[in-house]
Amino acid sequence: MGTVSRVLNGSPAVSAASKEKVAGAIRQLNYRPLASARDLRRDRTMRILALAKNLDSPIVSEAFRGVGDAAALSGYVSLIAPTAGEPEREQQLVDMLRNGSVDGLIMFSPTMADDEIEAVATQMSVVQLCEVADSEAAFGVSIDDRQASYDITQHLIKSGGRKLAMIGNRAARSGRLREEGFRWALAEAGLSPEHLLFADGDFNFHSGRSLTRELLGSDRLPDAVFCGSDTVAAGCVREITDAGLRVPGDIAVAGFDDSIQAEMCVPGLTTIRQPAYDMGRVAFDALFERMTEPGAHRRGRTYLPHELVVRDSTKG
Amino acid sequence: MGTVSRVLNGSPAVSAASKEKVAGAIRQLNYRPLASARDLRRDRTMRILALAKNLDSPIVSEAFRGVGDAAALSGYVSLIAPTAGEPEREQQLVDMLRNGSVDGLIMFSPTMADDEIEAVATQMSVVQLCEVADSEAAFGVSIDDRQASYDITQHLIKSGGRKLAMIGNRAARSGRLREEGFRWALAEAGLSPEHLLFADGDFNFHSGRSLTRELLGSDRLPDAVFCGSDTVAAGCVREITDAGLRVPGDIAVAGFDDSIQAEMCVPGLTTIRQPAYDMGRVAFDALFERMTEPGAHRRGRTYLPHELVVRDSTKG
DNA sequence: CTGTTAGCGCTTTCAA
DNA sequence: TTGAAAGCGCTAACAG
Repeated sequence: MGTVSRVLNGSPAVSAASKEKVAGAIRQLNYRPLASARDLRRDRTMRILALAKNLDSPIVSEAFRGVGDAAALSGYVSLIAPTAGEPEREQQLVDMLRNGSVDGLIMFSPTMADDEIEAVATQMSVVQLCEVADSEAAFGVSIDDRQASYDITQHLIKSGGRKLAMIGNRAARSGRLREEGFRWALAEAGLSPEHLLFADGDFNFHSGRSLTRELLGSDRLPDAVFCGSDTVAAGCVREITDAGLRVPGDIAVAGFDDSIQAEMCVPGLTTIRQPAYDMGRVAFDALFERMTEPGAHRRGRTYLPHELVVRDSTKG
Repeated sequence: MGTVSRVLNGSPAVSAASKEKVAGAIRQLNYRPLASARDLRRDRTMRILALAKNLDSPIVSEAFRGVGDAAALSGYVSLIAPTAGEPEREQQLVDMLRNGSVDGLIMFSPTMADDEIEAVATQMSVVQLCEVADSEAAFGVSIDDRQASYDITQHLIKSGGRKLAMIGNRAARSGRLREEGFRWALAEAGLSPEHLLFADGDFNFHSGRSLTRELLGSDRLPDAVFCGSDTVAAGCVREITDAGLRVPGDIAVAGFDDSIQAEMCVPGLTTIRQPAYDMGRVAFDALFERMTEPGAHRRGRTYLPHELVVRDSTKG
């Protein structure tokens, strides 16, 4: 029934009387147009999907809040799915883009190899968020992780750090860039890293503690530690404190993300603020452009500005 | 093309030769069957949706991990969407169930009134998780919040608490039950509450701090505080410590959830462990039953066992 | 302004 | 075992 459809979609070519009658019937029957039929006909869903390994990181939830708000402004629904770091599940979710279950995809922490991401991104609407493949063929939004790590490492050095350690995460793209920034700042200051420790699996409070335990057990004690996340830094601070040493008196500690944990930690953590919410919005806007302008395949990256937040954990 | 469809769906009524040929073509063309067409024809999507206000709570992400794992075992994809506490967005997402975008719905922290939930849940596949409406008409999975709060309050009393305060959250269904449990334990011990404070808006670290500041400013200082979440309890501990008082020496503090923050806090927080992951699994299993067995409309609740976890924050 | 109709891409029944 | 064809519920083009 054409008229019903017209009423549903707010077409102006309907008389007030018909509109009234149809609207009444719709209410009466509690009728909802079937999404699959409409999607099939229109060849779009007005839905997008955002993928991440886990949801328990403050950066993820904040970034996805930005995605969701921007999506809502453009009339899209944004759905979220965790991959649990399992390639099969990630594949299944990426297939939702391929088979038209959603119109666009935002990838936060992919397990896929860079060239697979590239392959999907060149054909369909994909935007990478925070964790961006090295290749410039696909498009991504992030901070300049290398520069940010350089900045905070330089701050540690300026605050008197001479024997620097880093607890990082080579499994993540951003983690590798952060290591580069760390090395860069050290090289520039004529220093060499005292320790470089990397989480094997999880990159969380517990691994922060156990890696710091290693650090403290070594014969070359650092005077400053740069951790790749606030959560890990919180574990690091806790382990140092429990060992009877003081932060920052004996060892200064810096984190990354400026999540609530940077504030909760005692002492408060010096860290890098990522504008996660805005990154999410920008990511959606880029995706929107890609979805709506047929030829638009943006490449490369957009960097959003980060900010060094100095708290007591490095006030030597 | 019937044969193609038969190959895609693994029908046995296909010759090996055809199967080979079709599979080859599918690979060659990188063909994926369009979801909307299949969903329309089959009248189901093999997708479910899980709603929550925010994603930044550890309980939410853990519970949804359970939902996702159980869903994957049954061949379902589980999607997640935050409502931001906005009724319109919640409506739009619930409409995804009504219009067949998904086959089932798990509601974590609804904004909707109980009777609206009831109305949807009696007609369609809905399961409530953690936050369950008072009405028994719909089905939900949770711990026994009232009993759990009774247990931890009783522990505070046994540990020497006489002047008890609570920082709660009347905006949430579980929050109201926790208040009941608190009052119940006090009444049984012949005590009356010293303070009952409630977060207006957010129920987080900052509100924990500011409500505790009120508490400390009053002329009747409590000797024990029960907080409705670990995050709030962490804020409470921090405020007490910053004021120069000791936890638990001067004031004992208890949290709720047994999230990572209970461990990160100094001193470690006594709290109630919710089996969030299992609750998620059980919720999906109930939803699955509802989706697959036509007449199955379960009512009432399933309670999963909670556990009192005692740490230093109450060791008087 | 409104009713009729074709057709989106898939699954499934029916014949062959 | 396979091809042909109907039809899921919707939208959009068309004719009236």
